[in-house]
Amino acid sequence: MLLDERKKKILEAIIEEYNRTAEPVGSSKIASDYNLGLSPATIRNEMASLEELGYLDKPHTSAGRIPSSKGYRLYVDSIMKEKNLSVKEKGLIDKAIKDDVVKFDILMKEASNILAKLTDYASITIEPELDNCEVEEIKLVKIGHDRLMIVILANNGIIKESIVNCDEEIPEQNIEIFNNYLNYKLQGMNFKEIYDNIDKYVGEELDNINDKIVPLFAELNNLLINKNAKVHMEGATKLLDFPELKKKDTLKNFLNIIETQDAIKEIARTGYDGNINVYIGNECAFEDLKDFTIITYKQSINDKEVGTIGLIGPTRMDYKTVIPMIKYIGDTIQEKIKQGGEENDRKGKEPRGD
Amino acid sequence: MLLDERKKKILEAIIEEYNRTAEPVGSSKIASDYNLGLSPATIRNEMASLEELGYLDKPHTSAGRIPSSKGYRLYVDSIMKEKNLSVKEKGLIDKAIKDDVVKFDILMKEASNILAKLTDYASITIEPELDNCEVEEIKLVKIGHDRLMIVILANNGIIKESIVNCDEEIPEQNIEIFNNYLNYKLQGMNFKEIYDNIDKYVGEELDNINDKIVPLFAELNNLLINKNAKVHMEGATKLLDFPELKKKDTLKNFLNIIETQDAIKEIARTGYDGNINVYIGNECAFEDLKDFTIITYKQSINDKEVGTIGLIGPTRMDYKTVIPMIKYIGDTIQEKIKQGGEENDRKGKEPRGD
DNA sequence: TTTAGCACTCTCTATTGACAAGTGCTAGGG
DNA sequence: CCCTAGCACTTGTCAATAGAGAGTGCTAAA
Repeated sequence: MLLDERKKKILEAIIEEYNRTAEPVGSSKIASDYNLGLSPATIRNEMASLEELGYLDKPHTSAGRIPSSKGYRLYVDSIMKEKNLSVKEKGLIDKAIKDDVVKFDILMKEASNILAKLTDYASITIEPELDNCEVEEIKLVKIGHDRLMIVILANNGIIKESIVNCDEEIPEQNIEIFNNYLNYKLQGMNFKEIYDNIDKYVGEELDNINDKIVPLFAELNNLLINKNAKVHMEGATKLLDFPELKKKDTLKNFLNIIETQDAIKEIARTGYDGNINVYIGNECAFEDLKDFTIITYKQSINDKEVGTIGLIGPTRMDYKTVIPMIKYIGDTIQEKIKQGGEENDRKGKEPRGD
Repeated sequence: MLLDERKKKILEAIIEEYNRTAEPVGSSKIASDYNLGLSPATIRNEMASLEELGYLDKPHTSAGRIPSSKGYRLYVDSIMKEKNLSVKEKGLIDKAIKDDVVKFDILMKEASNILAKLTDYASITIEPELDNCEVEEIKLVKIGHDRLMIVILANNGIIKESIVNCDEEIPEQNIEIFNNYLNYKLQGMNFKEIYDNIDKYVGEELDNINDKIVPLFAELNNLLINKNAKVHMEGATKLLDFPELKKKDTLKNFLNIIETQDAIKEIARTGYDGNINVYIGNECAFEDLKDFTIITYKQSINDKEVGTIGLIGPTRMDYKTVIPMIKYIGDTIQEKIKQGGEENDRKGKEPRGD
């Protein structure tokens, strides 16, 4: 059901008041402070109606109303007007995110850092899923006498690497053979495709060369699904200042979110490319997240996801300010990447090493 | 000043009672439950004395006493008797820590995991300082067309690696030259020594080969001091169940400890090799740690530190149980490493690759 | 349709008094 | 001389109570 203009105005006023005070909002406060030209009684009626429609919650009979997840959703989608970033903020962001295109993880850390600094919330960065990537290059490097490092370069520029124990010395020439073989078989192939059919692609033929190489495949697989995708969080302590974190349950949920990271990874995964994604309170299935909002912005190069930046905070978030800020920071990152790409192109990109 | 036997007994009783209840302990409780053959009045006198000596604190006049850091220190050092681990506990630990010698970080994660499971506290693992290590091998690997991966193998088996952007294509033969040059110059050398004199060792001569290689040195340096030494924590949420974490300040301190990791790293650094190190409350200078105890146990291979395992919890910790447990887990790790080393030796260790 | 008015509900904040816990001190006993 | 019973004193906690304040929902009138 669509809300009429007046209901929207009232909802907006309630949300802004609640965001300011973190206290349930009463009708008279709205009537006196937000000049809608309505008496408290009228506003009361409208509030009762908004509550029935699910946009507001009421802690108990004689408290004011607080916005529900659904209320915030409507607010974010079609009521609020995004604030413009100030010149100062833009300046700070531009200064914080430097032109280091290849060390993409550093770019992400810088973004995370400035995001945490400019907001009252905790910033997050999440490494990407690699499902849609293709293998650009694989390198096997002998480390010491019995270890191998596998390095995979994906076509989005992400590099994953890991070390395996081979139990016994592997001759350099064998490594060379494996290396060539793996590249021959896997170059240009989709990560997920390889992962799902690892045996088909590399299992059989190599066995007879050296069966000590088996652990290599296991590790290769771990790399392919990016099993250890990292989540980085900054500014978590700031969230403790919010009164909603006073309740022990909420707090425990929060620590749980930090510690397991599962929820954050899952949310980052489901976000749409090139869009700001906002997950408000109980909109997502994770019980731990019911009092929090997560905002994510996937970063891509040539349609390939390279990572996600975001924010986590209480549902009572300053969406108006924060959403354009994430957008600006994300776009700045993309900008830098693009610049870097062009520069490299100008220098004449070689198709591949070796 | 040395405490007489009776004072020690009373201190011990107070600590055990306080550890059980987290409430200030009164004289009559001690008199009735711990049969020391003394009346409450006598115990009161002794408690007053212990307080004056700094072993006990008093929240207010009519509360009981709680042990101070100094009290716990005495208790840990010379009063308590460590419990023997149960057969079941030993079994669980042995089962949890598997024989994967080379992937040392996995060994550490397993240790951390079982430590968190068997105690009520949060377990930590910390990557080592590399100051005392020597370079065993350096590898430069070309990734894509304009990136280089530096891999350093230290003589304790730790591998550090990082990726640098070289701005432009570097010919394979140049990489080969750098590689040989770096190994020639740095093999067998102390990490810290190199770090302190990086220019002397590698700066000058290479410049004329290719000045695009400069970022390489910066990154090499970062690797050498292990600037990004990782701290891993497990079971942090469990600490929220302790009543002492109810106070918001304590909680904020805790989150701060988790988030910055500085205190943990510093504490891990100062610990003695091959010993259990216990840092109780305000014994260490970090304000955030004043209500917590950190126990660490450095892990070494051939006198070279390879990482630290530990626990963090409230000062009111079950030291009697937890200290022998960390000891056992650490020793198990060392055992596995040693076994692995012998195995490798049996197979005939080659001095070095290439 | 809006709004003034009012009774009603619920929470929050003192305030009070009772009480329990524990201390420190004193004086008497082994 | 050390130990302890006894007691006055301090302090925190808990429960009950009352009152204020905030806000609602309903009704009736403009």
